[in-house]
Amino acid sequence: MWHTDHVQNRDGASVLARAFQLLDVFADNRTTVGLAELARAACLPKATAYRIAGQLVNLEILERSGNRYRLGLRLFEIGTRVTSPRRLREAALPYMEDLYESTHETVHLGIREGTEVLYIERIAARLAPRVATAIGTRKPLYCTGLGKALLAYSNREIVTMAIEAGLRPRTPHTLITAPQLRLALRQIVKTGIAYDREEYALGVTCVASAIIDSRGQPVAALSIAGPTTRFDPDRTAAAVRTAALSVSRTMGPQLAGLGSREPTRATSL
Amino acid sequence: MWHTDHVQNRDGASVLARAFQLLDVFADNRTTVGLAELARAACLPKATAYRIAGQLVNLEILERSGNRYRLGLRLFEIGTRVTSPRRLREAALPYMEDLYESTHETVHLGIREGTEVLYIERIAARLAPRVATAIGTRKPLYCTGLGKALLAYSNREIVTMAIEAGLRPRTPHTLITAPQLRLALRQIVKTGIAYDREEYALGVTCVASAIIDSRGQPVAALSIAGPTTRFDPDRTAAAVRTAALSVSRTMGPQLAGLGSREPTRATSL
DNA sequence: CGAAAGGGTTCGCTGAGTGAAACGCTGGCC
DNA sequence: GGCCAGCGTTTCACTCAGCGAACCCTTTCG
Repeated sequence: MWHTDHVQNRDGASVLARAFQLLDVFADNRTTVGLAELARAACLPKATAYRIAGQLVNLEILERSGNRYRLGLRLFEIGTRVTSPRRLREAALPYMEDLYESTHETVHLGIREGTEVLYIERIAARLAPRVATAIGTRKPLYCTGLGKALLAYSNREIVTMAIEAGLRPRTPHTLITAPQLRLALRQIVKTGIAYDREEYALGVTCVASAIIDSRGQPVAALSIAGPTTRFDPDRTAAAVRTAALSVSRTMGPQLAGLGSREPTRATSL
Repeated sequence: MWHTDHVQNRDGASVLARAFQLLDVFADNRTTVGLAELARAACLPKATAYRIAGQLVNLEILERSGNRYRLGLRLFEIGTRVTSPRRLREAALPYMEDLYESTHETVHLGIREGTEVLYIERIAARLAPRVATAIGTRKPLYCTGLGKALLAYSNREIVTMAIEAGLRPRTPHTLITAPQLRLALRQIVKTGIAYDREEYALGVTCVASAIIDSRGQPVAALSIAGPTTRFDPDRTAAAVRTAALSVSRTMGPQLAGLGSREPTRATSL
């Protein structure tokens, strides 16, 4: 008989984990993926990827046309059910529309997740598509308007985490030292307004303001972004601040603690 | 020894299927669920539900605060990646905003899935919240404006399916016989406009128009809905039709076949 | 033609997953 | 107080769902 170090499931990953590895392959803008690529990107044997993908298709989580897979509508349905973004969206949208109406620049709504902003909603200016960030994507906290607005009201540990995650210079204007960032955050708390003057990307400027719950915790943030050439953040700062305050008041007590606290980890398993 | 018909996994459901059974528990407006309820609703043994839910929490698919579970942000992220709704949304939103601006009534965007409409996007009128349908939910094709607009351009088999799914009377105005419905659909094709005059719910009226791809397939539909008391569908019919046509043209060839064809079922497994 | 890469299938092995049962805790009820 | 019902959690012996190396068939490309 052969010498068998034939181990099943060499990494300790469960079926479930693998399934979501597959779904994550679609993260980077890939809309349809073939089996081989799927397996490669998810680091799974072809046979395994095939089997799991097949199951996901049966569950209508993936769809399949020809030999290509794409994310299924059922995922969209489940995704829309996630409570916190939905509620926020509902409460903030009217104000976002007002902001858009009065500026015709791109309006964003985001929440903190770990050391990143997760973009929940946006109204994109038709004239500056480059400025807009896709919903459901993330960006670092330290170099975005939304991020800094959220960070300014977060407690010490979170700020430390964000700094430790690394302050990579994205442009010559990015704040890349902890003191710089901390100073900026203090300023934001004073005025209620966060600026991003080409710190994330050259040519893009942004004003943001945090949405705060009744206990002073930052639940989300609103921002307006536009091309530096034509967009004057100081002019709209007050409007953004007002909108954020309005949302805070609208949602009122219903959202106490709805913010992005770190999820309670389950027992090790 | 005991007589053992001790069968493992008594229904033939895989871990994956079970996991999504759990996620489906959150379908009916429940935002947070305890373990016992979760197990009961998903028809799983408590221990199994516990184990799987625990894994999902580790994967950040579920979140847990105290002893209650809720859908995790990662699901939201994945859900936003689903291509077809996203592209549609992107293309249709500007026109939806125009419609809202000129009517101040609720605007909906939906696609067909099976014999139902899946609501993809909406702009809700602030004055008539009752009229608005939540994004990510479904309604039957036969008794909604969006549904009939989609059905009118669908092929024979789909219409038959929709009829066979049952024409339940939801109000006294619901079309409940196949000939009635077929007649209405022919009318819709002629005019490009679908009406729902309190067929789904008393007091709610709606005009809709289909978004058609270059091959004549219905990809989605737009509608405006309002309270019968103040909303005159005839006045806005032309605007809805125009908006739908504009979206069709905007998306142009990029969406050929992006519509909600039935997903290809995988081999039986 | 052969080589490479794609999708799909086979099959014997085994540990990941199973669920009945027991456990400790809390809160309501008599 | 004592009791019970319901909750979340843990245990454990059993076993089949899941595994993946190897293989097959096409298509593509030089």
